[in-house]
Amino acid sequence: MTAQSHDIFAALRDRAVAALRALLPDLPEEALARVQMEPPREAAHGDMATNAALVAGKAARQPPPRLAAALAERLAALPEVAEAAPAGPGFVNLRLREDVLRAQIPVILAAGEAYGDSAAGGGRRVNVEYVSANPTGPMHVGHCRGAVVGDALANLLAKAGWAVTKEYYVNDAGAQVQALGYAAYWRYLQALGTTMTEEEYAQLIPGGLQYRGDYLVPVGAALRERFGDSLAVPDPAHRYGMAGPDHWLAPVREFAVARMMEAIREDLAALGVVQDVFVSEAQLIREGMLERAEALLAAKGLIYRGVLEPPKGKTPEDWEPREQTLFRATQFGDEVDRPLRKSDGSGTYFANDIANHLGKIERGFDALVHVWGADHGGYVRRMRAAVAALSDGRVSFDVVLTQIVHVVKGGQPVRMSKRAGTYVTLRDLIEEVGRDAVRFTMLTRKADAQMEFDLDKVVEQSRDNPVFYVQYAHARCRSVLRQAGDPAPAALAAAPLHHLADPAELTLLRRLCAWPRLVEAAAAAREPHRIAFFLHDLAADFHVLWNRGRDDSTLRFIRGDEPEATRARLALVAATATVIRSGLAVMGVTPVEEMR
RNA sequence: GCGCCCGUAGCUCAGCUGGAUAGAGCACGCGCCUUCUAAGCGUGUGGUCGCAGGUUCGAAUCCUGCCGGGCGCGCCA
Repeated sequence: MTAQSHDIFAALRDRAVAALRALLPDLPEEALARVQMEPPREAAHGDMATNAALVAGKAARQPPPRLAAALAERLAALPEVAEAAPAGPGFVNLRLREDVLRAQIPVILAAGEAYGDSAAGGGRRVNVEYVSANPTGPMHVGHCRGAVVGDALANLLAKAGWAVTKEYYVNDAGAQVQALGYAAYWRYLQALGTTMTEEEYAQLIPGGLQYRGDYLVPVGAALRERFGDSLAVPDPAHRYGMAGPDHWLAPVREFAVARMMEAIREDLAALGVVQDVFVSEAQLIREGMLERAEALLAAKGLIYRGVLEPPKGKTPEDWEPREQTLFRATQFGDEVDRPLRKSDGSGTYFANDIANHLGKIERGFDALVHVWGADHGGYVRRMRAAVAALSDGRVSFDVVLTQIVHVVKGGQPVRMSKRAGTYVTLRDLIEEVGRDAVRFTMLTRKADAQMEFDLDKVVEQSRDNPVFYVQYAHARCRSVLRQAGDPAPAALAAAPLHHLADPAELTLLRRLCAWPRLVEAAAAAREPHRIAFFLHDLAADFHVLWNRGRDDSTLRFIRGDEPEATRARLALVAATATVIRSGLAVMGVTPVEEMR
């Protein structure tokens, strides 16, 4: 059985398309491609509805209602279908034979967490780049959302049949990293026992002292251990003073970057994020990738020397027209052409990132996906233009933008001040509420919506807390199965499933059947948050069923007097637990066996 | 000034790339919870989908113009 056939919606869609072809042999393919089979909003409409007659009616110039009636007649004859009826402006509503739904339970149990895996990606290669925080300090909550969204999105694409590479682009070449070098050097001087004050030191260096957080103190100590006092000069006034930067800046910078990346990797690992590839901006430059990218664009006639117009309405005070090396981004949908070289001849950030993307393209990816903070939204078009230019439009380029997260505790916003070094680190957050709560909660909003992260709420054990609600459903499933002696999935798959006939049981079952379809839709839209909402709905269906057993003991999962019905229900419970685990795996959240 | 994102119930948000009578949680109203699986359950009220046009069988969804909020706007990354 192929992964595709796990999706009964896709299967019935194919049936509808076939029926449509039989009715209207001349129908163009693009009309057929628009045929959908989806769960209806109203349960009363049945199990599935298709718009086939609506989209075909237009192409064939026939009234959709009449076409719907003819289509319904054909679909009603299918073995899977109990009832098919035209409805509304031209829908066909289908009610499936309940056995078709029940037959998914053995499929789910056999597939395990792989249920919902799809072939939609066709094994194409996608590069998902996320986090990519500057290696200038520890991860804080601002990075966290991108990390979780990117990781879940990568998992989702993998589940949808893509060959995924998880990537981190290390910005280790720019001015920020230079500033890190100066800041680390300050901690080094301190480790040597200098009596210079921080302000005195700040006066000595270009741009002032930027990274004052004490996370660099251990780096200073490590530098001393590694280099002794060889990178400083004896100074009668302060015991040790600053040597000429040529002497020490490069090694200190590299040392500090390495330490920061080590810390970042540890923080990411604590969040359950492990990336496959770390691309160094500095190394790309050393390898001449920038020149190669530039030459490639030049060969296509996409680079020229020119002067840009000042931005309308907001001319910078120090604006003066300058001739620059420009990339013809406007040929690929951007508003203006973009500069590639700074006046000192080095590449702009954009140019370096073009080199980064050329690297990806050369590594053979079919699709490039990024997760960026919303403040980088203005950068999307030019990068898409560059990728289109470099790959001649062969490689797709998508960006998921994430909005800011406001951390709240006790109803009060938790302030972050990077300059003072007193921000909430990712590590703090994980220690406070746990990795699973962090990951789940970060996916309970659309990525581009602002989000409030309430430290009290995410650990609350109540229905209001989706993390708890979903975990509780899984724990309840496991509790039932343990009580029943943990029967093997294969044994449950053979259960007499016709005992599953209660409306609440069938509602839950329908939800389970919708999982493969949801995976494909969420992956296509690059929206991992849909998994969280699906699991919440699934958990609700399960809790409803559980609660009904309280009012009506004949609906309890385990009934001593009805061993056959019990086996059927255990199969349903096991399938539910399986789908929850399948979804949590995409989110990177560990399912719990019991609530404590 | 220009570009991008957003505007859905009192609040926080979904809405499956154009489908049928727009959903969920909280809050609020009512009922239930001494014994079963209650870190509660059920049920109800609540909407001019920012405004105004347009596209079509059909619009919260697409287009145009306003209003309001966020982000960005030549050598920061």
